[in-house]
Amino acid sequence: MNNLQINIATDSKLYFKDPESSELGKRIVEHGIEMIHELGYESFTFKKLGDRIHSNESSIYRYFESKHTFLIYLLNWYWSWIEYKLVFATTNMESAEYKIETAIQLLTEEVKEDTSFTFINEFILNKIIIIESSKAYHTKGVDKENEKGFYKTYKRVVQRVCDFILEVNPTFDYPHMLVSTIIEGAHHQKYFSDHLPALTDCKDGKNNIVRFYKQLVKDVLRK
Amino acid sequence: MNNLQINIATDSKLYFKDPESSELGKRIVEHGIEMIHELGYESFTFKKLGDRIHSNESSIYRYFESKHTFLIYLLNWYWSWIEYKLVFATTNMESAEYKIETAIQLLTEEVKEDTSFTFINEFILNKIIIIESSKAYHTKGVDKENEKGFYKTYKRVVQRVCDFILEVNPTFDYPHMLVSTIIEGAHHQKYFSDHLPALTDCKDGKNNIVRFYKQLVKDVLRK
DNA sequence: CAAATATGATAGTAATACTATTATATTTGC
DNA sequence: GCAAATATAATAGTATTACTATCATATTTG
Repeated sequence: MNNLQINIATDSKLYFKDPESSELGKRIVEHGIEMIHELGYESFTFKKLGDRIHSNESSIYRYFESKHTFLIYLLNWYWSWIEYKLVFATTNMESAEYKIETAIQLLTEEVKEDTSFTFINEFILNKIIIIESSKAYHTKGVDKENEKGFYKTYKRVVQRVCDFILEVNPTFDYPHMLVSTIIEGAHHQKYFSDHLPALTDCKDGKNNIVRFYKQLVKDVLRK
Repeated sequence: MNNLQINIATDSKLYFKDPESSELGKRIVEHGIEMIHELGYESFTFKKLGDRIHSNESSIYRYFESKHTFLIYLLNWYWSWIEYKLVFATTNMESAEYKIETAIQLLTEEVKEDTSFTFINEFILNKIIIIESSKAYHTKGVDKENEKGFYKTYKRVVQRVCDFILEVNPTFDYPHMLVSTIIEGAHHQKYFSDHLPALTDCKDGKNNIVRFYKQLVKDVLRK
């Protein structure tokens, strides 16, 4: 295990004031997650959030520059949390094959709430990631934001799983493609199974998603 | 070949007045595509488009209900065009394996302009699909829109490739997952190679994307 | 050539995504 | 315990957005 931040890392570039440093900040994050889930990113506003938490729009702007950076903050929190779970689940594990399987399981299964981080509901946050995260980077500002490190936690998770893959098959040419295809793919499949079922094969529940990607990895890495 | 519309099918639910029926309509679509590409979906407005084509915001609203349905119209045009190319490329082809390979090539390669449809620049339209299409269906209105058939051309393309897959391997359990994973995956990889290269493996150009997904399909379908 | 239809010009609306300013709490340091 | 610093709240204001509505003027068609 290397370079792991045990506390969920939040980059100070993503806020003016650390929301974890105050009660108000935590309420912003907690109820912000709820409201993005309820209303969708487009209809969510800091004004509505201010009303919900009996605070004020202007106070929220003192924590986050914009609704967009708030989303990026949530993405980074999410991926740091996944990284933490990934490292704990695979550490001390001998077999690289089994590390890969564990990683794919974690990245494709349905997320449950984790009571370790009280003010964040990971179950809902995961739904936001599935529905809204592509809106975070499909913007004209990606390149500048990428330079500032806005996507580094996601990249770090991908890299960790790549490392497992290269342990098993050091000559495999497309580890990053494989991992990002699986992560984004699993998000899409979960969304499709709820809203566009003709694009997926989930008759009963989402277990097929995990099965499909686990088998896919095995097939692709088989020599 | 069945159910193929040779003229690019546009569903009348997607507009008040068919943009292909008038000069103004065609200019709206032609320059609308250009401007979404230049400004990004968020910053694109019908007002700006009106100025660009020396017409009026209100005139554009007489063709399209909203910027959102305009996007959906473009998606459907795109997928109908891809369907047309797919059917032409695979018709009279004996081997199902080769039909699959042809399909994957078409769905993952870089798009070139097609001079058959003068007022639409497919090269630019493809870039819009890659960057903006997930914004079309990641909204609170998906379910209702799906009922109205807003996503049917996309689903039809997926189904056609599924049919090839089932020809080769009739017991394969996840054909839709495989196809939608590849389509969405290839879009992501193209975007990543331009903006978030750490998430992909494209050192020189995007040819690896085609290679990766072709190999993936072979590996997954191998018995 | 009149009637129908398409387009253009202008105005208006509620909401959005902020910024700025001022007032009022609350915390902290001495 | 109190002043100073800091955090939060309240209010107002701005340019823009995503439309709708109305009326005028072209253009097409029967």
